[in-house]
Amino acid sequence: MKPTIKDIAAKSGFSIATVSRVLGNKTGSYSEKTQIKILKVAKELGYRKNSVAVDLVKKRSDVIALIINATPTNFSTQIIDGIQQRASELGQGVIILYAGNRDNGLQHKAIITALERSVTGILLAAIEPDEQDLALLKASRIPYCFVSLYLGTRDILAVSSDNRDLAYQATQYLIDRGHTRISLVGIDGYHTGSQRQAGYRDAMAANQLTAADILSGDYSYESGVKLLQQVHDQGVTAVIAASDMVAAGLLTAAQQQGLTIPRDLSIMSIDGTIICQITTPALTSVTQDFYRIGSQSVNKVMGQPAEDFIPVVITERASVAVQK
Amino acid sequence: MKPTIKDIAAKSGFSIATVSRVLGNKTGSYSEKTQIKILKVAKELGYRKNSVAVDLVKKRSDVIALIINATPTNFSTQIIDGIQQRASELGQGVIILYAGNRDNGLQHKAIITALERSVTGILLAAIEPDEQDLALLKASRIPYCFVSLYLGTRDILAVSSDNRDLAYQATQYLIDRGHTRISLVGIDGYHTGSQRQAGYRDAMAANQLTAADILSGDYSYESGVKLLQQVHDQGVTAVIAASDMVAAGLLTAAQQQGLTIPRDLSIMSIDGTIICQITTPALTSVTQDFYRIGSQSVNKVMGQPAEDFIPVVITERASVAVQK
DNA sequence: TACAGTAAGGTAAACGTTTACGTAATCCGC
DNA sequence: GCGGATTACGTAAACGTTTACCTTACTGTA
Repeated sequence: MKPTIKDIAAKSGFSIATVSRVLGNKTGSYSEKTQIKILKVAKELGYRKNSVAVDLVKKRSDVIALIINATPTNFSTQIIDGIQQRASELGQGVIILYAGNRDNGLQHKAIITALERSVTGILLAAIEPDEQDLALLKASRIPYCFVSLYLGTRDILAVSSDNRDLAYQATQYLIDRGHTRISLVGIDGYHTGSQRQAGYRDAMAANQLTAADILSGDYSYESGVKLLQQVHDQGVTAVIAASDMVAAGLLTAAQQQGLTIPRDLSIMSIDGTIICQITTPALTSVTQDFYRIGSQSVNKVMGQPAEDFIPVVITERASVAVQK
Repeated sequence: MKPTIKDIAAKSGFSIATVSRVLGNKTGSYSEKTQIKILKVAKELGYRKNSVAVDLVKKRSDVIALIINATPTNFSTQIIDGIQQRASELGQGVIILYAGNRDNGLQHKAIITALERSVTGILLAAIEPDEQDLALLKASRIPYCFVSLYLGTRDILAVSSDNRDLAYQATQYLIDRGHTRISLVGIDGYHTGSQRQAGYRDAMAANQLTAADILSGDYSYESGVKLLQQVHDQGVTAVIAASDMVAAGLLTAAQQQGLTIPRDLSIMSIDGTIICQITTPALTSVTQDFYRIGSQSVNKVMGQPAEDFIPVVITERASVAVQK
């Protein structure tokens, strides 16, 4: 049987209250001798506190739940790093709940799990909530914040890049380099997706250019591979990929078709993870600051001042050519 | 205030015992009318069970803790998928605890967190435990299993590829294609690393070839980039990379030096994740079955029959040339 | 001497469940 | 119409902590 404070109390001759106090460092209500003795007994017994009991009586967990989906995207580690770092500065642990791959059932289950565990806050990374999810979250009294997803209203806590601006910048970057036929590829119609679509369309319109049809996909490598043909058919000279993975898919598919990047097609990627360095040529990207997105979202959920939108930056590599 | 079963009991006119029974589906000890009424009241009140209290009285969690480190490697999603899937089949939830990047402090903290939460089992993915970690784990009464890491003894539960065999196969594959000067790059001296070193050396010896010096690193992209020069200096014709990331680093560094892969240098990678498809040329790899490693480790920790070593497979892509 | 104040520690309630045990009512067979 | 099962519930203890509230003994001060 795992030893409890009761065992320590019995063996040390003090009451459980005193034991609890020294173990919890509630200084000022016990003598040094007592402290030493109790600590010694605790160590002898191999005592380890039962957090479950603590949480029950304290009615909270000092734990932030991070719900994350499994889209084989690769920025999650950076987000997690940021969250972990900031959380631990604020004395919070982090547990990660996995919501499968755009699986509404698992998503819902993950939220319920978090709710049932009376965590301090819930972070939802790259999760598109459905009505039910939102209702659940709202009904609970615990704070939640979307990470890397902006639902279009300030009423719901969120930290992300400004996706409209991000796509606008990407588009403008290509236009500035002489491209006029540009398409946007591998994107969906949910919040992030439609915000980026808007940015792309606005930038095209602002330059008196006509936007191409959006080629929709799911941000994955496979999407990129599959959509290359359609990109080719559109006859564009440059493409904005919805993610590094899409960009990588486009790139390999293009090379298999005998195209030379960027001579035959310029590719601008969105994300700027390490994937961009791995490909040949390296991918020019609009780079998001995922670490900061993560750390700021912890601030948000803990009620501290935090930024809503984290600036992006364009990282020039080798996948965009100047169009004459 | 969050409603409790006490509130439901009061409002429905039954005792908390009965409420608990219908909510817990302990069939056979209440009438259908009772069930309907209680369920209705519960819904009205927006009742949600407090798992913390449940865990306390039941003295267990129905949760498996997965401790994972943040090495920016990319196979973790596959492992997590396998774990999640199998765990949910066995009625277990999964919480992921993040152990930083080879950070012994965080690692230790993560283990303690798991221990304090009376989880059903602990899975340690790609974690090299130190003495303290091991002592902690052993002292607890809860089962643990290393994932994708074999500590060299059957006394400690583990599921992984057979790393010696894996490296042997990789080496033999290159030898079979005419390479005689081969080196092993980006690897460390811990368990996985030294097992692979042994496999490499054994294969070389078995073919009367002399092994090159091992070029050590930490499985990262940066390691690969940094070590390319030394590979070049060794004058080998083929190289085995410790991971896909190392392979990718070697590849881009080589291309920057003006080398053509695989004409000037053959690269054999270890892991076989999607990274191998993204690079140009695509990387030939010995591919691990991470999903299966994950799911089998759940079996292990749940006391079910499970495999110790999951077979690997060689996936031919385009980064290895035949040496005449 | 008396009294307030303080240091050190004990008592017991509370957190929200589950479940062993008890009990009253109903049912069944004969 | 009696005894034993069974059904449908209630009572209360237990899980391992924290903490509000007491108690006791001592210290210092007037």
